[in-house]
Amino acid sequence: MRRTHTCCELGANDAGAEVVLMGWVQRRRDHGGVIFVDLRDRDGITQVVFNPEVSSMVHEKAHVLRSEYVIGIRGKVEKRLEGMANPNLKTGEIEVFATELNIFNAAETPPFMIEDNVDVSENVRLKYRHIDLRRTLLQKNIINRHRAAASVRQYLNSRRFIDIETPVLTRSTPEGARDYLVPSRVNPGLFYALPQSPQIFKQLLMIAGFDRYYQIVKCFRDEDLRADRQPEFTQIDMEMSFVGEDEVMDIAQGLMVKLFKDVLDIDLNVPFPRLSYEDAVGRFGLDKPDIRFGLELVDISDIVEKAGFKVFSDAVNKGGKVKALNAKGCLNFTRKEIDDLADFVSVYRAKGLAWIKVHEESWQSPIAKFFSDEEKEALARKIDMQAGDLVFFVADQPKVVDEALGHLRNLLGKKRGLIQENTFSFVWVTRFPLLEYDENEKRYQALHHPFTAPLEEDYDLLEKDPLSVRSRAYDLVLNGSEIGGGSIRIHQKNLQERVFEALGMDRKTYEEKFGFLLSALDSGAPPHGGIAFGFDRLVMILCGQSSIRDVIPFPKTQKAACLLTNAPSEAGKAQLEELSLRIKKL
RNA sequence: GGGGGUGUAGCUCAGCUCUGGUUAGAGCGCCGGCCUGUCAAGCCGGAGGUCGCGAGUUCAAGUCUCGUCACUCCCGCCA
Repeated sequence: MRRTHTCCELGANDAGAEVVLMGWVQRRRDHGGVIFVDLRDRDGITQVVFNPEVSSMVHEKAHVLRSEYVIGIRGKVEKRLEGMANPNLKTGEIEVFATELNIFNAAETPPFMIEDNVDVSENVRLKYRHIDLRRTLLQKNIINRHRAAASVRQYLNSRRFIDIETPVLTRSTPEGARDYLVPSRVNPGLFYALPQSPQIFKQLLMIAGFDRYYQIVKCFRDEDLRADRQPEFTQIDMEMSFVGEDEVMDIAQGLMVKLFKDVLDIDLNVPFPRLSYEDAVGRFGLDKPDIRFGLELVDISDIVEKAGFKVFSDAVNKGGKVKALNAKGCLNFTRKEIDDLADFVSVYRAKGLAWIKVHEESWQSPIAKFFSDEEKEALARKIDMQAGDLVFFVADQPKVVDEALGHLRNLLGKKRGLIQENTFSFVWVTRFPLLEYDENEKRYQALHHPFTAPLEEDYDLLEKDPLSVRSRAYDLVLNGSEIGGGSIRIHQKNLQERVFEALGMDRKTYEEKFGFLLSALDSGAPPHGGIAFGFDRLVMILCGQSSIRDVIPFPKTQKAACLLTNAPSEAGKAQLEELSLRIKKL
């Protein structure tokens, strides 16, 4: 028996043909006399008919068929009679009358039905992932993932990029996320780290003269999981020599255009708009703004600085600020709804959410009484307050204000239906701060990574005022989700040393950790830069999914476990012995 | 590390709070029977439960209390 067609190919034109189909029994409808089987494979479903008048032997045999049995059938394609076609099936015009049945394998009753609209709890799905993956939706997602990867490779290949592999067993670097460590058997007590990204290697490849590199590559970060974060994830990683921001962004935009055309047949408009980090945070509160809708934040610090409302004026005087968000037309929000929103912003450490309801003649608000008529007028003008509006305020340290209102903005956008579905709204965010201050560790940290080049005009600030140094980093944001980020790198040793020092590393430390990179920079390093995309997130968006797990064949749970294989698991005594490891009993 | 949600039949859930009380229900699936035009087939019958786990309170716990585990969403974290 040799397969002649897949389960979605046959149509009315094939009537009369003898075919062989193979696949899984999606469903069986046994009428005693005639038995219908929906035969499923990767591509679709075809109805197979077992009719005793065609072959009583085969019909008899078909009685044992159950869901998920794997079978092959030989049979004759027949056009269905008038009124019996199934418009829901691609192959609904025809059916195949079986003359031969081969049962390759029986199957246990599946733990859940192989259907898209059945929602099954995550742990059951993950435990039986091989069955979950049979559902059309996941099959589509995984196939789209493949198409996306193919599209990326095609695009980059055509633009002189070279696919080069980099090591998975590498060395731990001090900055960044927690590393996954791998013990070295032949070097007792020493460890490799799995790469958080191929960052340094791709820079070394530029120094080696490969000019343009890319890789679709697994990266590993041992941090807590989210709906859009897995401990191992895939990046589209690329790097180019002799370029500045514009060249990298052009290539990245071209890649998105190609990707969306190939996978979704959507034409994107380029170039994508650009926002400086300062504007993004100023207007939208977040460095990954969702620009599909307005509802921008307004800084009113200058108006309320001297107002009688202590919460506002104190915040400004202590180095914080006050910002407003005008929820146009939300006057009808109930007290309960507003309280819920206050709870919502408290998650982002906002201590309160002040509000004003703008009626025709007056304001309804717990805080209105604290403002003079002049201040009220100034507020109304700056925030564009009109009857029917509901204005929210947060006063706090700048970071808290922006994050709280930024997330509130996204929530209101969703809640008010301001977000048009099926639109893809890209925006570049540029000129990130080079460094930020880590309150916990009491030191400066690279916002992007320590190899990111500062803006040339800000070099002098590296020593004078490190926090105000801006970088040549850029993120690509899609619908409020960061899908990629990169930068122009430092290609000169002495600038790299200055940045290490700004980060609080002494010469000894950076010589030890990054000596090889510094020496490489001194060996003839071209100017270079690149970008990396979160491939899983991109595919998630391309597939219209809300969890990254639905586009990853074998994802891990929030505790980073694989429920299918039960990884991670204990290591045997002998294994530990070989690795010179002893497990500390807790 | 912290906060929220969920956990009852193979699956999805009701029952659980205010108010603990007979034999824990439903739909789908499964098994058996009938059935030659269904495509979520139909009709009849049946099986199926450690109420996540462990303590406690009580005459009595799916239900109340405490702990614990798992899944999930979020905060922290994620160069």
